[in-house]
Amino acid sequence: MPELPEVEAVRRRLERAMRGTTIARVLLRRANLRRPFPEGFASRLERQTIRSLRRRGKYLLLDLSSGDVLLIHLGMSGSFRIDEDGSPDAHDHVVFQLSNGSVVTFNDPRRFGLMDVIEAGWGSEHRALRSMGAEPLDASFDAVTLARACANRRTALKVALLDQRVVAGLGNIYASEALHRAGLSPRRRASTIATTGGRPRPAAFRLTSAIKAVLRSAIARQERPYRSGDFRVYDRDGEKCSRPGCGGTVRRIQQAGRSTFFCPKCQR
DNA sequence: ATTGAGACCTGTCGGC
DNA sequence: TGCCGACAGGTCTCAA
Repeated sequence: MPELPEVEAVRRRLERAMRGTTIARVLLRRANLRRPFPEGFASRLERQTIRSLRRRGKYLLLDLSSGDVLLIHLGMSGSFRIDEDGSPDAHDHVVFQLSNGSVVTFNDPRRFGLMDVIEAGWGSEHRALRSMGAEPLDASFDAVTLARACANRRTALKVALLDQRVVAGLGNIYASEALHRAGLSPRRRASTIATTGGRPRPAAFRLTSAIKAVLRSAIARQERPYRSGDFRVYDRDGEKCSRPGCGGTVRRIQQAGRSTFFCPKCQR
């Protein structure tokens, strides 16, 4: 599923089902996802109460009464299902039985997901979080932050946006969408939006606003799986650009091995 | 230190 | 119908 908006939707749904409840039992139906589950994974979680559920970039963080944090990444195909009974489906890998009778099941066909336990006190030292960039919906994420993160990067702007050290939570869809809204070419060098004479370039201001707008509107769309009609350029190769008066045609190109969608006419 | 290529997995879809 | 390649919302690691 998951870029920032989808992970946020999952967080909200899990929060309703899990906050304040106790994990009675954890069933691992295999030994690994992307990596092996850590030693004693299930037993560290059992009997812990879930105090709060947070999100950082594309990661979910469940704060437990022990002080440990359960760290979860959905990878490419991870999802959660909440039900009362719990007959297993294909690719159900982790089952959380809660004290209130609910069963929360993690399903992930491609197994690019990740679960780990961060021991109490080690908060943001986990290597997945250590070098993560700014949280784009925080007030502190602004043109200065983005310009600084892009400084001296010779890589394409779109590729830079996918780098979680530059901004946390953008993925292949919303990187393309944000660039279209900002009217910026995905092929520009990232450093071309960086600071000049102590001030971020205008492009950095536009891109910062576009990132926030794209993510906010996707979150507002809420908890429903997205459809291609939700996007202005993503998966619209050959279609007419939706920008009023543009008249260009959306193109698909490859960057760093991944598809980028953009309008060559209005994105410079 | 950056950067690109390939690897990790399974499922789906379109073409022949 | 079946087979085959291309592609999919994400990281990681390795080599240049």
